[in-house]
Amino acid sequence: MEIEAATPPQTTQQYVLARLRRAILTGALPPGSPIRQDALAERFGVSRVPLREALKILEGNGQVIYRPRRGYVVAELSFDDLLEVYRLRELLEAEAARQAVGRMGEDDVRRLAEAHEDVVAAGKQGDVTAMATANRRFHFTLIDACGMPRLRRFLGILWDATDVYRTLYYSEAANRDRVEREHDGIVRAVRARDADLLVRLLDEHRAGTVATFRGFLTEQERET
Amino acid sequence: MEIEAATPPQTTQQYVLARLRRAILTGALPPGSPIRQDALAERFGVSRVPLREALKILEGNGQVIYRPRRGYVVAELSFDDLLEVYRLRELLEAEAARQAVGRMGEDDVRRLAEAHEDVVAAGKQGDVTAMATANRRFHFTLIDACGMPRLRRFLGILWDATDVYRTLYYSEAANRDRVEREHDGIVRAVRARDADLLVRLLDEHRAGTVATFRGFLTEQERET
DNA sequence: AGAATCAATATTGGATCCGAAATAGTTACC
DNA sequence: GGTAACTATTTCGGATCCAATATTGATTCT
Repeated sequence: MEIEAATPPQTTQQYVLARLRRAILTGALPPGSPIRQDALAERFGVSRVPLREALKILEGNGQVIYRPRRGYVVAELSFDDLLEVYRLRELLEAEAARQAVGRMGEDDVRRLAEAHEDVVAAGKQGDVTAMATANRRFHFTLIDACGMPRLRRFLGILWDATDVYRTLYYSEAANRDRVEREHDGIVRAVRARDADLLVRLLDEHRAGTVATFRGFLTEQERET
Repeated sequence: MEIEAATPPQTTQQYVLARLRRAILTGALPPGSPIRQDALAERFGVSRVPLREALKILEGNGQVIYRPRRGYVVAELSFDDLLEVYRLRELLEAEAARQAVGRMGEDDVRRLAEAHEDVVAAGKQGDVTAMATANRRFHFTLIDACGMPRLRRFLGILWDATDVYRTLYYSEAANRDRVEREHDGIVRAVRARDADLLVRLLDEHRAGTVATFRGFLTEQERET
């Protein structure tokens, strides 16, 4: 959910949580696959206790489904789920953007611009993972500035739900160019403190990705 | 978060979770108080393992704050937090209502009306706990009908955050009458399938409570 | 041959135990 | 008398162990 690198894991649960997230993100634990606690714990070199606590976090975020006495399963995303995620992002990010525009200081704007440049740099090198990370930092620099912790948490959950597909999105060069252009507009709107324009640009930005994700999803569901 | 009575706890974690929620709700675990795992586990007659897993769920819902090696503390609600919760409810419940109005069948409307009558009945008897329960059933009958599971979960979290104050709100007879009138209007709007009216009534309904909660909160903060 | 029943195995859930860190209490020193 | 360092105690985090349930496979009966 966050960039963990800033805070190296102090406890085993946090370490396990990070590894679980990576495993889900990279597809090592594909959607729908059951989670064998014993095997995973051994693979991570820990006992089952911290693993189970990490799983409870993911359960709370909706990334795994828990059924008593049956264990945990990696959550799957239907097309309806995808639409819901993007509809909720539309509502919540609009609110976040409007609040953030008024509250961002010069340093915040600078951090936003830096994140933007990182996205571009990663895109130029074709490093999709770095691009996804920088992209998230870009958007959450804006979201964090809204000063609404619950809103921030909700958006984190929504982003996590579709993180798997984001790297796929960036693997196409045309998409990368598009992201670059759109982010540029977003930074300008923030600089101009134009909330309405910013919200509109964010909506358009999302609309581009949701269409592509749709392709991935139907493809995936056809396999099942 | 839910009405647990329908599903008696199959596992100890679920049992502990229900008791934890009750303890927070009733004020047995007041906001800001640290959670001594050993003492609580003994009080509940269980070991610390299921307690810790239940706490992880509450952490995910924002009802407790976790700090590594320091343990869990019951979350406190500042006035800013209250405003955030109600602002987000405004956004999300509007969406839920608009979706629900079109999707509710005759049986859904009937269940809504029944919940409304239960609220009234509990109010007449002055049973604030029963009233709070029925009230939640009333509102979530509407919310559930929207068919958006994430939206539903977010709203559950937001409601949980202020549940402590809801019973206080109902302890005044004037508030109980007001709720009765407003719920009546909401049921009518649903029957008439008038989404705009419904959203407006829900907004007004919330506006009444947030003002009263404000009183409780400043009172509480003064004590600290 | 197919279905149902029963046994063997795998897997989860919970309890107890132990080590490590944080907090509280005590003593010595300035 | 106040503060700092050191020790004791509490409390948390994690590992191992055991019991209960679910799943799988074998066997028997129709």
